[in-house]
Amino acid sequence: MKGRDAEEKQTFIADARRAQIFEATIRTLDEIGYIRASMAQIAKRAGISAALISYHYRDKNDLMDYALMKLATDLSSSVLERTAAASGPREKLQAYIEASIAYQAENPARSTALIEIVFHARTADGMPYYKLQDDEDDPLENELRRILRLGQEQGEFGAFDLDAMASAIRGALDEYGFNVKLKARIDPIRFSQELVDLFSRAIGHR
Amino acid sequence: MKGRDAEEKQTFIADARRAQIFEATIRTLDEIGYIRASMAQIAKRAGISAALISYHYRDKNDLMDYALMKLATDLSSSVLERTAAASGPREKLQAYIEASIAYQAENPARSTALIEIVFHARTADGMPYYKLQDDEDDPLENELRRILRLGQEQGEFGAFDLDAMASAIRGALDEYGFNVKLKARIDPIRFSQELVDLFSRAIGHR
DNA sequence: CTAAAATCTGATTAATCGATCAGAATTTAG
DNA sequence: CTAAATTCTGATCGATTAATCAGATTTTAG
Repeated sequence: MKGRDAEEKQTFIADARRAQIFEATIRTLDEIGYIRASMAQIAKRAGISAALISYHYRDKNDLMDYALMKLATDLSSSVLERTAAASGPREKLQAYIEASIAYQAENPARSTALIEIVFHARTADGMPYYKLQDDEDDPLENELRRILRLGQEQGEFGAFDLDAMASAIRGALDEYGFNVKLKARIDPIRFSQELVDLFSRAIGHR
Repeated sequence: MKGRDAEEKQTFIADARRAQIFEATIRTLDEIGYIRASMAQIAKRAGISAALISYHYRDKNDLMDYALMKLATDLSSSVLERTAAASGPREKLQAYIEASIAYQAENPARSTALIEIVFHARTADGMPYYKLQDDEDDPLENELRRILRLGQEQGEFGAFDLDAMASAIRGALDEYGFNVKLKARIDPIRFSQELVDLFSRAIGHR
């Protein structure tokens, strides 16, 4: 009960219930947003009583933290798998861009839920997650910087500022998650192709 | 009273009070975020009673809509002024990037407040502002597209997809507002210089 | 100066929130 | 089969919210 630590053994029922509550949380965040995502709304979508959520999660923060961690981990795994399968720096960067956009296109509800949590949830002392800089171990950010650094060291990429290039790429990728009009104008495959071409020129050394 | 339409004449007191409430709203959003920004919190920072806000604004939505419009208008004016002062497409793009980053650096509280409203406020039927595509007349978006189109028509820029390039630039600029770690690593002047160089290569036709 | 209009406050209302609790229902263990 | 442990619900609690209202105060107009 109230499980949250990874090492705690869970029963089958508790595991299934927690997963069901997680899915209902994603759906609720996608449909009505963080502010209106009350325990009652999540419980309604899960088909259970609101009190049961409090039984399986310590409190609402615990639930949202778990959801954020799971969403971020799944996204990272999907992208990192595909970059690992590519060989050179340029191919890895292409895989990184394509996988990031593809994940957003294939999991719109999860992408929206992730945005909702990141921009709404705050630490106990009021610091918003989107302003948090403790993500020194954000795997996605680290992998992008690693690829860019590798490409420069191998002489495959030209000269550019790593911080600026990394944030420009991240910003462009995230933009596809926010901008509905953009999604309507360009399908994900073409958009990722355009980004690959665009940043290929920005990186230099054809 | 309850004024919101532009054509309504306001008394000096009402105008000053509305401005004072607007400033308190910005400060509240910056300090504690949208979710905790209750009427009582805003009133406390303005040094007035909470009921007085309801007297000068129809409801909380009216207040937030007004704040969003004013913040967006001020930002647009600042950027558009500096792009208008530049001559060619390449110079206009540079001015656009520099002005966007400079505004964020010079008005951190306003930038944060703008983000808070855009990612929290929703229309009556629940559509979040950040997903809204009715900004067909977003002056900043339009100006950027106009510059890029002009540069291509004049042969000053190379071949690229306008939608992808515009959103990549917008994403990179917005990233500086979100990413605290980025702000700590690069000062705004150097970051805008790097972005100018970076996108200059992406656009082509040195 | 005086009456009307505008401005402002404290109190109050109804709704919604997260969380807790006692106890019912179900599952597990021996 | 039986007792213990787990799972689950409905009721309820105190806190917080946006909004309203009567009436006090201040400003404006003549």
